[in-house]
Amino acid sequence: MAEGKEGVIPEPTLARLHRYQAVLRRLRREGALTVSSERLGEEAGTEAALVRKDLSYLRCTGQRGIGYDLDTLLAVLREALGPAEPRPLIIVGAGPLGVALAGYAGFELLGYRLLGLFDSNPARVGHHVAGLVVRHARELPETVAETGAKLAIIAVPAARAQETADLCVAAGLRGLLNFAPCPVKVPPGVVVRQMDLSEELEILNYQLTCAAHRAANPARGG
Amino acid sequence: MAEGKEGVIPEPTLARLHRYQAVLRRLRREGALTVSSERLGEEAGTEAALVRKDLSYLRCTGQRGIGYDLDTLLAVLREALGPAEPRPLIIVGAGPLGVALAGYAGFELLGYRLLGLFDSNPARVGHHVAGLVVRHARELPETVAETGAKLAIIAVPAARAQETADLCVAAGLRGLLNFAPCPVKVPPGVVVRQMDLSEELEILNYQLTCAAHRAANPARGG
DNA sequence: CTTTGTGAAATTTTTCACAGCG
DNA sequence: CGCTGTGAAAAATTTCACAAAG
Repeated sequence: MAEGKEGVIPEPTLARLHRYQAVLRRLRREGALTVSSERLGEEAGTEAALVRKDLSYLRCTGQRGIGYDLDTLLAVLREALGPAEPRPLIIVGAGPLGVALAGYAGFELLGYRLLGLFDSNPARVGHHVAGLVVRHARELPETVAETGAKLAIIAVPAARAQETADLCVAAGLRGLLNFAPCPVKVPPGVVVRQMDLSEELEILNYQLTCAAHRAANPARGG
Repeated sequence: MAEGKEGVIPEPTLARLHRYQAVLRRLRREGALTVSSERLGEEAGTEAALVRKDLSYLRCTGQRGIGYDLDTLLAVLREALGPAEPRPLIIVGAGPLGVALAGYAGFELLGYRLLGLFDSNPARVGHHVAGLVVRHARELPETVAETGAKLAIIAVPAARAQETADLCVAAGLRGLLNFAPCPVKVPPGVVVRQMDLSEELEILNYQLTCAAHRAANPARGG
């Protein structure tokens, strides 16, 4: 019944597309040339019909009776999920978490280029991390302007999260991945995604509690 | 129309409840004694009606004309989102990310107690991290049995993710927070949540692209 | 015979709107 | 009045089911 926007991909679909991408890469390494929606669904933990529905948003080019050409599908996904050229990425916060993330082995493979590691603590400025030198946070606007970076990872303590977000926005960054355990507010046009350990742990815990509960009690009406 | 299970909280609601909790803590520090659903919604980035709907799952006790008592609400949330006693938590992988996560300042506050840091690399075993000694992964089952731990964070490279997950499951762990950049498969009854940097970055990027696209093109019918 | 692609149904989640309490 | 609490409507998402294609 959604007759409005035809070029829009629902967010849950989007999240799955990334999982498909990961699965497809692995399958390709394993020598596969094609995949069926059923196989892809099984590997990605979802159902065949949903896979097809998801892929239908991409005007994808499967072959009936055979499945999807793996490389074609990967190409389509790559195009849909973002341009192929490395996207500049910045990390703000050179504490343990920031440093660990800077060493994350996946960025290059995923099409990101980690451009800088910033911190407002002078004691940390100048340290060498993952082939980069930690720079002072005040240099952030300059770097953003020079490189056209749009994405940053916030890896600072909760107490500094909001000011860091403000700094990023002022510097011209437009997408923030916030690892601080508290939400931050940003003006319209800026997007934040919360990587909240606590939230994930709680959901995990809840799901476990639910499962255990369901195993113990047969039902529970209000 | 969902007349089936009455004691079940939808997952999106659950995720928001955690945000509410964070907001409420901040508001309390700021001296507030009560909140209205509208205020809470504004702070948490959602709408008043949805806040009330969410809270209605908890049989919460707001006062009409006034709002919700902040401390009462926090108590209700704490009870709903998990028992008050510290839940044991284990980290598998003592590389940079595992170490950083071990130093994460929020676990205690959130009701978790980090019990152990494990690694299968002998070179890392014995190192002191965040007040803990890194132990060999083979000791994992023992620790799980002794402490009744159910939750673990997987912080290993992608290539080791699946075997690590298998190890955790075999050891008796039931909820896994996977930081490795690839999904893992687990048997039924075990819950995994993917903390996928790449996925989040891609979604962020997509949202930005969308926003930019929408600003440029007015519409795009099929 | 297998598998895609897709309307339509079913389900889930959000928004609306308002009765009812303080 | 202001604000909660909650059915009912609306919207979004997933599942179903099947025609069409190789």
